[in-house]
Amino acid sequence: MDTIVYGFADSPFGSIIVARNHEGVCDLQFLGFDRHRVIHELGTRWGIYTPTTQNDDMAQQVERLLFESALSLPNPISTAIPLCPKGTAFQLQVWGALRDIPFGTTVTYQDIADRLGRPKAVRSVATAIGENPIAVLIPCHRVIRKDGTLGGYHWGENIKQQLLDWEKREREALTERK
DNA sequence: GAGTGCGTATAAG
DNA sequence: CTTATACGCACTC
Repeated sequence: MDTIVYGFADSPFGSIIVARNHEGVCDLQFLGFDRHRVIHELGTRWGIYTPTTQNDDMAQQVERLLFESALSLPNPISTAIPLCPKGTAFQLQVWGALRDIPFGTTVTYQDIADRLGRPKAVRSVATAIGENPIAVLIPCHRVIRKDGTLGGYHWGENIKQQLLDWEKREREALTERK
C-alpha cells in the first residue's frame, strides 16, 4: 500500500499541512481557517487506515520553494514539484487548467469553463475549483468572479486576497528590477 | 430522482 | 448593499 508522508510548516499566510505519496504532493492545505475540517478532509479522502509518517522537514522544504522567493516568475513551481491530487476525471481536468494561470495574474470562473470547452458548466467548474486539495501549487486563488469580486475560497477569503496581494507585490518588485 | 454548490444575470426591495 | 428566480451541470446520497 501507498503510504503518505505528511508534515506541518509555517507559511507567511499561516500554518500549513503538506502531504505526499510516492508520486508527488497530494495535499496542501492552510490550517488557520478551520483546522479540524482540514484534518477530517484528509481522513475521508485518503482513508483513516492509510499508513502515514510525519516529516516536517519535507513540509518545510515545500513551503520554502513556494513562498521564499524570487522564484515567482514565470512560475517554475509548476514543474519543480510533482503533484498527485485525487479527484474525478472532471476535477482533474479543471485543476489541470488552473496550473496554466501565470503567477500574479487572475482569470474568472467563466474563463476556466470556456477554456475547457464547457461554457455552460461554470457552476460545476466553480465547485470543482472549490474542491482543490492542493492550495497554491494548484492556484485556485487566481480565479475570481466575472464582476471583479473575489469569489469564494476554501481556506478563507482573507487568505485568498493576501495571496493575490503578495503575488502582485512580487511581480511588481521583479518588474522594477530591470 | 432530489438536493447542493468558491457562478452569472437580472429584477426587486 | 441584500434577497429572489432562473439557468446549468457535476456530484453525492
